[in-house]
Amino acid sequence: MAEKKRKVRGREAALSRDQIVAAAIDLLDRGGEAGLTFKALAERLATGPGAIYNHIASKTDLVAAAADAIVADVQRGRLETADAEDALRNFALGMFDAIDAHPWVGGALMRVPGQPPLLRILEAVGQDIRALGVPAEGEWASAMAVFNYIVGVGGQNAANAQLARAQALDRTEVLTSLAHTWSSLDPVEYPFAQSIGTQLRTHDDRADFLAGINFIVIGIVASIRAT
Amino acid sequence: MAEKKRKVRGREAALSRDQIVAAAIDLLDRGGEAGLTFKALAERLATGPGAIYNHIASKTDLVAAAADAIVADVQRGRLETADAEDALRNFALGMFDAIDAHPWVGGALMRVPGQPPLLRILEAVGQDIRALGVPAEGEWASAMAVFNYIVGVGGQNAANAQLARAQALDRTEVLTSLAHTWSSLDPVEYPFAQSIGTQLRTHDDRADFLAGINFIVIGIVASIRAT
DNA sequence: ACCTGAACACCGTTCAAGT
DNA sequence: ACCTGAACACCGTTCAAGT
Repeated sequence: MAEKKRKVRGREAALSRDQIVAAAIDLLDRGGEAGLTFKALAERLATGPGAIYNHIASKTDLVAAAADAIVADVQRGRLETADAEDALRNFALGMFDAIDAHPWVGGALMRVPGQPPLLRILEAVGQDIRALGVPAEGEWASAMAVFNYIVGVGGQNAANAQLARAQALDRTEVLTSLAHTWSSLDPVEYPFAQSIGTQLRTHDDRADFLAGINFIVIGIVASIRAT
Repeated sequence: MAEKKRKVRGREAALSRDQIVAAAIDLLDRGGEAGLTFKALAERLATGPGAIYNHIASKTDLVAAAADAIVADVQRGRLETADAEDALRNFALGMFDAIDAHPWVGGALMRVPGQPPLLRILEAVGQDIRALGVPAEGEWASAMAVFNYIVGVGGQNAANAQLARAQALDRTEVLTSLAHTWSSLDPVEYPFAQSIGTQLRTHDDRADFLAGINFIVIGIVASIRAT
């Protein structure tokens, strides 16, 4: 009954913004940033490229909406807990896992400054920072530190995933190849990278991410005590 | 005498990779990521687009080389000091200032995982982490935390600069407009962002960046003591 | 009001032809 | 060995014509 009005045209239902965003997410998940083209999108939606512009303003707008849908999911899954540190860690790991599952989100966040998806992240982080007891004058700097770290790691992960895809290799192969290159570096010019090459192959991205969050949280908590 | 062999053709000197990279940096500085096209580059170098491919493999290769030149400059300017914390802060600020002066570098670093420019950053950070006295098993996580933070902030700054350029606005105008949007948010759904809107307009990016570095350094130093 | 799809103005890259 | 520049295979976006 509710959908009676819809099936008037050749297509199953009228084109909607949500439908376009969903198709865009699917294309991005399958083919990365290069996988989303208006040609592929129009084909998938059984329409012409021009029709899409009746619902979105530009490709940038579309990618922002796609990234926003992913981030909104993480936001909805936030932990209701008495421990602010746990809540912050939980949200940060939620973002990490979401970007791990949808690597293009990491790159997308880098191209939409101040827009809804980033606003959601800052909001979640900011609420936890407040719950942590950070005084008003330290809120901004504390929230930005965590925010920048989350987005920064996301961007790196996106870059790694894109590189692996472009070379048609998996993560292990890319890391093994990179570790070999690093280990072959001149130990005088690159003492750290040369010696750390083997750790590159065996490290756990998620654990490293959490370790960084913890460093920042420790720093923030210590700064509260110092005031 | 040394250049006798060169001026045999119509152009002043033969095309070289360094010359191409220098021209690319200039175009990127003037017009951002969109300013670097093979058409503009060929015009600037008084040649055809095809000639450039005799010296570089692709546009990705060229942007990586351009970013590497900027990062190499920061690396060369590293502080020789007894205080490892100062050295780390100094290098991090050097990267911040370089990306502030050449915003496209922030975006470029996000597209060249494991490549020379990022390797230089990790190496500089890693050396300072070692000098800080971090035990071997904590080196990787500590260095990655600082590295990810530096690159993450760089990416955000690049995005902000690109947005301002695209809208033909300056930083203050963009921030004022964004602050207004944030302040108009629903205080129930976005209590943090809504209340922090005014700080967005008056904040100091460089000071915030340094505050974040300090949080991480405090966390790392505390973790050394805990072992 | 929305869809259609050809056309437009680009883009990075290739390559046969030159020197 | 390197340069030249037309040609190629794309791309996002526009718009007159339809319904």
